Amino acid sequence: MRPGDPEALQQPYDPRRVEQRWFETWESLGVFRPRPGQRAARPFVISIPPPNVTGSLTMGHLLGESIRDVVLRWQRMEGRETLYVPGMDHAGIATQNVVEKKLRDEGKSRHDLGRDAFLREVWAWKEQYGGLILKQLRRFGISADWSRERFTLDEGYSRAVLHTFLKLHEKGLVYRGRYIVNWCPRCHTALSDEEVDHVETQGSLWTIRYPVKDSSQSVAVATTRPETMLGDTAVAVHPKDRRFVKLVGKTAVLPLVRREIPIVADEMVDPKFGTGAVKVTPAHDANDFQTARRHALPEVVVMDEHGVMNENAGDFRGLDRFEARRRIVEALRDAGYLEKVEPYALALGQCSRCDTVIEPCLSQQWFVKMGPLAAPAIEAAKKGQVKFYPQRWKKVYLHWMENIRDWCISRQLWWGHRIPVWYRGEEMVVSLEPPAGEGWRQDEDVLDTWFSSWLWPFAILGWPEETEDLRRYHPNALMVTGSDIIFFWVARMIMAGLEFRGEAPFPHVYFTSILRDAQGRKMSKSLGNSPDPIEMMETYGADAVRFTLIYLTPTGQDLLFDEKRLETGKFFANKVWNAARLVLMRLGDEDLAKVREASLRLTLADRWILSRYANAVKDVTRNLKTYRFNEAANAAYQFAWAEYCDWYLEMAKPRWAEDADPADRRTARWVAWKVLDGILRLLHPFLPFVTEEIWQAIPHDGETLALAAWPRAKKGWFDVEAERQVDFLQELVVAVRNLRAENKVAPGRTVAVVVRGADAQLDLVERLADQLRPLARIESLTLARDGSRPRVAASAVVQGAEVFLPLEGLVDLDAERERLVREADRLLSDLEGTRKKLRNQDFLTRARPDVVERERQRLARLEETLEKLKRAQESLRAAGT
RNA sequence: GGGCGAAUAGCUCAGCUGGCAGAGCACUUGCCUUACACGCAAGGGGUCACAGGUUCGAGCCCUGUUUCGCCCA
Repeated sequence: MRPGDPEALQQPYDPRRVEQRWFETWESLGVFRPRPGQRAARPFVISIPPPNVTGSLTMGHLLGESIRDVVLRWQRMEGRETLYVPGMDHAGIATQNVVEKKLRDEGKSRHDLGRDAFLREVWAWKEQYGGLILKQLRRFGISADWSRERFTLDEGYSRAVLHTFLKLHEKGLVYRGRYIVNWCPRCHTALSDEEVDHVETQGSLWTIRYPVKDSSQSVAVATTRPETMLGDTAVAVHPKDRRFVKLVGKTAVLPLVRREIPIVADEMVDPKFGTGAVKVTPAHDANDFQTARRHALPEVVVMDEHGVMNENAGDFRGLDRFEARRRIVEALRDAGYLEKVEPYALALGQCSRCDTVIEPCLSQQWFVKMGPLAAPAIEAAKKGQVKFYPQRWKKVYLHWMENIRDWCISRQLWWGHRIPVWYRGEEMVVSLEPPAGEGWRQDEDVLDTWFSSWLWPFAILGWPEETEDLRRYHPNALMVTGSDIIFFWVARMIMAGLEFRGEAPFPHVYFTSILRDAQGRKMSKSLGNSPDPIEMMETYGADAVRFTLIYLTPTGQDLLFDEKRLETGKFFANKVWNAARLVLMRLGDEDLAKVREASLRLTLADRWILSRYANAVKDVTRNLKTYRFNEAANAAYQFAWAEYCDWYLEMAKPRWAEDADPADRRTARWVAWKVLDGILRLLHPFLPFVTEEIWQAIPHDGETLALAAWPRAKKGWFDVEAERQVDFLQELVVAVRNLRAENKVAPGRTVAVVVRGADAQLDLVERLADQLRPLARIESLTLARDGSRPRVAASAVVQGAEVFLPLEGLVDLDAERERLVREADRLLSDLEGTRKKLRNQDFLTRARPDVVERERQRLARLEETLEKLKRAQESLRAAGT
């Protein structure tokens, strides 16, 4: 056992002096590397949801990291082998955007540089600025194995990504084709459906009249995107719509461009939308594309990749799509084709990276056929091989999986995994290397970033090689992440795990809260409403930040976060710190290692705190096991502060005095130390730095608290009787304090107290008298064993016992009388409720017997208390003024 | 349009199996009591959104309504 160092803890606690130092120590001790567990259990593995290489830390990251690290540190202390693999993804679009912007500021474009030179630029940028988040996470104290950091564009990882493409292609699950995709005219790339945000927007619905050829009739269609009319190749109506039956088969003439287009009947037309007739623009709308396929209609593309009208747009060529919209509407109006314009609310698709309005557009892309991948992923969730916390996310997951659509995975970017496909004329070869022979040209596009990160849980372990790591650490134990990436990532990871490893990559998924600001807005970089995490750590300490986030975060609910709340964690760290100072100062030179618990004569207070401690251990552990992190933090907080500090330490103080009985002093020292040690262990996952600093300063065994054993609740420490008894004594103390306060007894003044009650109660008071006196500033404590009571006194009833504060000269009698009346009123209304319940025959016969019994006892207690209050009132009345 | 969630103290939120509503912050009063003023003690504060229902008993279960938020189309 290493002795304590009373000089070590200086007041107040200053995290800045402590945190960095311990992180370095942990690293040098190899605490964060997996070490074979003492228990047979499987290694406990978590992989980081890889943050974006361009990103910087947000409070949202910190919440997720705090939770992961709490679980990791807890499991490590439980003796399990733990591994947390950190890393980042290459964030194709975001990163390319950043570097292109930098080039633009220098007056250049990526095309000026060419592909290779541009990529060298990006790598250079990544080396210089990338990975900030991971550095910040080290500052935060995250116990990841930093020697294993992975990046989705690392060589090995890239091999895994390309291998995946090949595998899926072999199985026929990767295919190339011309379909409508989400096109971002600013990023110049296709996006997956998940990368499009639908934003409720106030737009317009334009109704346009298309003349019917060789007739005076016309058919009106409604659209929210009038500029696409230039690409219309049909008008469609519902076959059963009587309004239009006679038009089907006729030809409409497209205004402005005078192209002749057929009027077709199609089941998919919703007769209730707009006029009931719709324009069909196969090259610019996903539904219309399907309609066109059914009717063998031609496809006319009218825009280029910038969202500028192309040669098919006639007079409107060269106009930006929105300018074209204005001009076309104008032209239609001038020519009399515009029937009406109505305000119309629509969910407008926007690029999730740059908020540009998405243009659905016909384009040649690579896709993954998702149906076959989804089927096992649906099974896995249904059979419980993957469980979600909170459970309701399972529904969301299943709904998405069951309605899954094919995944567009090609991106018209340079930064990413280049698609391993080679072309020569009509020939196409899928292969990692260029095929033999001349003239092969590699596909220009790269793969969606998520096509690499869905492999994360096993690609970080060396897959597709059958490495030792892979065998040992896959599947992971738990995935902790935000629900905002449930489809992007979690769902796809599960599919990838099942497809490539034959098992789910983790059995449990825990979704964290989403952090919002005090006004309820999601924290985001663009709003600038996320406090700077590093500044928060500097101001409050990393411990305080993580403790507070966990303490506050409701399971499955969004968290409205206000910086000031961080005080909760800061003050708590300081409280524990000071409790430790007190204990340390009073430990003396006792060698606690030699103390055998059995040799100690535990007092009631000792038995009580050990019992409460055992309960706290049970509570914290149970809440961690069930992922109720806020409850776990709460239980530890409550025990440490409200029980250990507020009561036990106060009751121990007299026993530590110079003139106290040496054996008892030793006992109080041992118990205080033992429980403090346990508190530090319980708190370590939440407050790693301050607990380590304290633990090192008190007598302890071992090199670091991070590797100390998680506490177990000793069976023998549970002591219901001791809890009951101390409960009584606490109420007694509170009653005296209350009488003092109500009667305006000066705080410094000590008082005489008389207690009257059952023998057992008086015995209890007697046993703890020395410790009770300072708690309520009692000068003399009289046990009225003869049943006598002071004539003039303020009084209160505690569990049937009476407490008297003799008033001689102390007190305002009127105030005390008033107080007694208030007290009696409160009791009476309680009493009435209970009586009513007990008069109810149904209650007596149908409620559980123990509930009825409890009510009976309650009634008896209330009556007794009221009785005693009345006597007190009489006695005061008799005393006059 | 479909789905999910929320509504509890002034604020932010707990409340797990139905048995007389809790915490932190804020507020009031008093205290620098030799660990801690980042603290201590005492206190005030509630129509558990609304309306029905089930039950001996509902913050909790059921139905409906309102408001707010999120996801999907």
